[in-house]
Amino acid sequence: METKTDKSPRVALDRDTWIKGAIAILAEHGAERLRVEVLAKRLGVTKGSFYWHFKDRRDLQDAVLQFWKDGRIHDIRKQTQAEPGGEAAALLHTIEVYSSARNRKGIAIEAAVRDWARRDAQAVAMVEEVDAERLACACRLFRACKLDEHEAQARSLLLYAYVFGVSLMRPGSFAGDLASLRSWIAGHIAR
Amino acid sequence: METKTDKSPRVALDRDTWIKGAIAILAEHGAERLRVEVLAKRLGVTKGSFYWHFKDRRDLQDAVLQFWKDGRIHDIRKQTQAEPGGEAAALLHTIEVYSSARNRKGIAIEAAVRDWARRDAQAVAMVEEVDAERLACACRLFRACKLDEHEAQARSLLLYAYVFGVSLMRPGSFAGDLASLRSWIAGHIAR
DNA sequence: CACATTCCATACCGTAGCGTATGGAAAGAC
DNA sequence: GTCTTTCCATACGCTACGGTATGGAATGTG
Repeated sequence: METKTDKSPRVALDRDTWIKGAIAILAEHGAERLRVEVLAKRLGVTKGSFYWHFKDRRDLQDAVLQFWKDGRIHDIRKQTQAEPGGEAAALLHTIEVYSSARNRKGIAIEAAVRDWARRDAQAVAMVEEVDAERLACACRLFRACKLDEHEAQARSLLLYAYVFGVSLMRPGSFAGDLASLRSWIAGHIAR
Repeated sequence: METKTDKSPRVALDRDTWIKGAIAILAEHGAERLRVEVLAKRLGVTKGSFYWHFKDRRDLQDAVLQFWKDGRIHDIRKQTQAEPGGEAAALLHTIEVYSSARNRKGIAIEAAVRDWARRDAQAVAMVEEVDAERLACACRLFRACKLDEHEAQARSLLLYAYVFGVSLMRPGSFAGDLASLRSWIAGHIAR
């Protein structure tokens, strides 16, 4: 046929649609609540469709983890690429992007996957790959800023631990100006 | 019947025993898997017993959260008390204790509660109280080290965000000497 | 046209888990 | 002793969910 720009009924779902729906549930309710029938209802079909595209629930879970990992590795490489001389700015940019409140859904997915990794071997493997890539990217930037290997590694670890940690906290009414605190911290990490 | 050495028979469970068993499940499998019947089986009884001590599952969950909050607040106050002049050492001590690998179960519970707080209002309330108390305790130490209010707040936030974040990461084969990295970071935060 | 393939609905089975109703044993109260 | 309270077991109904089996409609293919 020609191009399938038709929006009429009978829009056959593909594997990616299922995966993206699964990630939405993951962000909202966590890995434990990622259920086949719930997801099917969300997509407006029944699980009869699901078991056409996936072998079982585990098959979907693995696909979700793979999809997440690929996206995160692609993203960190894009966020940390810098012109020569712009590495310091790239570091601040990275901190800002990953701890920003406007990245709420990404943070929710991140938290869900990491919690998932506490009980699932496959999730552990994906998280480790992502962490390794992120640390390597940050380390590369720090080294470009003339830091020695050890300090570059330490600052990279501090950077990512802080970013993930702050996304889990509820600073609530701790400080009047949370933004200025974060700004101070970003400067203190990136220097 | 004759020998009345009451040893094993009829060891009535109390509310605290249920709560502690629940926290063990929380640490191992997360809040979503904290189920009445599973917990009962773990304690060697049936759920008939559970519903004598608790109104329903929510009642247990609230009790668990309250128990956790009280313990964390008590603990942070104890860990951060310092002799005059020993505040800097107390800060390093706090970082070491809370990010230590020998605190594995405590970290697991912490992670489970924070993940829980992403979908449960009551858990959010408890986490916020604990965070506020911890930040206040750290801030007090930093101020005793002659830092101004703003920097004390910023360093406190950095300290706790880092500690929680690092407990979620899988540094894997990132660095040869992870311990020395952590030592560098602790010094950089506490300074 | 007949036919095959794709994609999904329906029906069904089995298990896990929440909450309730009720009985019963053990220990205390009298 | 009898009665009462405490604590737990058993049985039941209900919902949610994973996975399978099977039919059926839409679409493509000859």
